[in-house]
Amino acid sequence: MPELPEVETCVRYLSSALTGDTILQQTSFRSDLRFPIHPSLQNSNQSLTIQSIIRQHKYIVFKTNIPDLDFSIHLGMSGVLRLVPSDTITLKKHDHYQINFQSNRSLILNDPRRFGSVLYVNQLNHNPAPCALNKLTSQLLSSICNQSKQPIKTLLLDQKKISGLGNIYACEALFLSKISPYQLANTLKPLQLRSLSFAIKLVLKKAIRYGGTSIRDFKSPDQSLGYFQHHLWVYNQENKPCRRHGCVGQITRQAQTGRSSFFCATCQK
DNA sequence: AACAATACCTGACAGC
DNA sequence: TGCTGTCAGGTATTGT
Repeated sequence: MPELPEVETCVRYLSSALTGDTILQQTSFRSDLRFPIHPSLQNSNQSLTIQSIIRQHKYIVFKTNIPDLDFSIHLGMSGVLRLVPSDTITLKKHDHYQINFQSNRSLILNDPRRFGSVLYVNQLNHNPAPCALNKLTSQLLSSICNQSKQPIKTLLLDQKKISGLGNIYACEALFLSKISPYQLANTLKPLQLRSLSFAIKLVLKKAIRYGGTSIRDFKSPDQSLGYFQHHLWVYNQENKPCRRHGCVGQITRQAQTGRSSFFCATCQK
């Protein structure tokens, strides 16, 4: 489910809803998510005041009045958060973690595939990769690409090189910049690099504006759906005509390093 | 050191 | 209806 725009959508909602609120209790219903939830984090009554909620790469980071206890949530592939009044909670299948707030609201993490995580911030590995939304410049992209013989699509998905893109937005950005997912990164020309750098930021900003992409199950913590799935050019558009003005091609889907690449072979060269 | 393959999990869906 | 196989938006780990 969640790539950068979906995480950003969650963070913006949670930040405005929960900044200044105080955590009364954190409870895990099962601790075997992607990584074990630290024993002192789960089932803790430590009172923590939320000072801010920010996005670090694809992690939702809760900054508190006790920085050593700052923690993060990663949504993995199928994680969904919901913020609900504490007195009306009905727990659902795959609810794994609950945070109760003084304001009588609870934040609940539901994650069927359990690829998500709840970790202290100091358990996170430092990732120096530039954020695709905020830190990626054409020059940076150029130097990252010059060092890699991977296909550009594969490189875009590598969070250690550039953080934030997943399969949807990598496909969309390559379409916008008319670049084939198979072109080797170190063969991109300066014009292509500028175009791609621009396209990445454009598609992410637009997706955030539409509240993310809800293809299967993405929801904001207020349960609302994103709308960007209606604006996708190639992702999930297999066999549809290419919508680029003047192009008569068709969107194809091909497996590339284990992931589906959607693109128009006619205009993405 | 860079890269590809694998593994972690459940659910939805297509085809039989 | 129920079985089987395939696929899913992420990423750490393992092997080459």
